[in-house]
Amino acid sequence: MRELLKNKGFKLTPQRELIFSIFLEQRDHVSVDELYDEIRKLDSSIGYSTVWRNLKLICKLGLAREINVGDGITRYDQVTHGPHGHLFCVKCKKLVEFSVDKIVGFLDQVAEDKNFQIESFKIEIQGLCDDCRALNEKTSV
Amino acid sequence: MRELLKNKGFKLTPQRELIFSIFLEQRDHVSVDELYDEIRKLDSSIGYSTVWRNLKLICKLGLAREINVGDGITRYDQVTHGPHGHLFCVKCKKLVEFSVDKIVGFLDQVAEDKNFQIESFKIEIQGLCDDCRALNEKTSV
DNA sequence: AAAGCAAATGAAAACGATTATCAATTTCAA
DNA sequence: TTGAAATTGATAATCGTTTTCATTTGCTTT
Ligand SMILES: [Mn+2]
Ligand SMILES: [Mn+2]
Ligand SMILES: [Zn+2]
Ligand SMILES: [Zn+2]
Repeated sequence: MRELLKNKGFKLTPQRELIFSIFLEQRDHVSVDELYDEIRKLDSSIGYSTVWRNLKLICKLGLAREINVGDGITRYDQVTHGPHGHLFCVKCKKLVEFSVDKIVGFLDQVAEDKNFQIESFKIEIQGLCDDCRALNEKTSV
Repeated sequence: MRELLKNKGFKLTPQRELIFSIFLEQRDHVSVDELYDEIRKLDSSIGYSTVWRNLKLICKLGLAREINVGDGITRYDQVTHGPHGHLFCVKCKKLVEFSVDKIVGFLDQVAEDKNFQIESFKIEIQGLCDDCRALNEKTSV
């Protein structure tokens, strides 16, 4: 990771190192605010802009992608594994991943038919997760 | 359409009639601003809030859905035909639709496996459209 | 080791789309 | 025709994102 930064000509600062490492060890899809809070626990002098800028950098380096589920909050999705879809719970905002291997072929074909050059996919299923669904049923009876 | 509004207890105003009819005759996915501009050509006294509120109402009535491709602008997608995907050109912001009939079965299955209650799908291919692609190739040579 | 320069930081302000507020107007049922 | 409730239009508030700028820092070159 230090290598990656040096190679591309970016400087290695303590803030950057901390932000990168904490982001990369997150399991879920964090927002700037969420990561900022995590970071502040370890170094309360780091500014919001710095966290924001480094998340952008992380994306530029191809280590993460922005995802936008329509609730106005940008989340950051680590690209550890290949392309995948998201189940997004509109109630608790939880994001669960699923494999899209079975449909990328279809999507490639669609793009090819329209002579469209693919940059990325966004496959989402919006609705209610297991937990929220159970809660809903209890309340509505 | 008058029926639909009356049935649900909404009042019929000249502004509302105009906004609904102009929106419904749009072919592409308009933003509030875009529809506002169209409307103003016909009645320059209509306020932005009114256009915005009526677009929300149109969605509430199930005639359209909000779509959010990540560029910070909410667009409104008529639900004339069933669920469909979008090819989104990151350069010219054009949205082209495509059928997703062949993959809804798969997505239903994914949701079922996770005990997830589907509200809607969002299937997007981001990249460069035919036109912008051609332009790009010209410039880069 | 010191200097010089470009990059990075942090605080604050700017931005921009969306949403809320409120007085005035209008619809519609009684 | 009358009155309650909804709608409108102007304006302000909101809120996440992005920019600005003075200061500090990392890193390369002497
Ligand atoms: Mn993910
Ligand atoms: Mn569409
Ligand atoms: Zn949930
Ligand atoms: Zn294009």
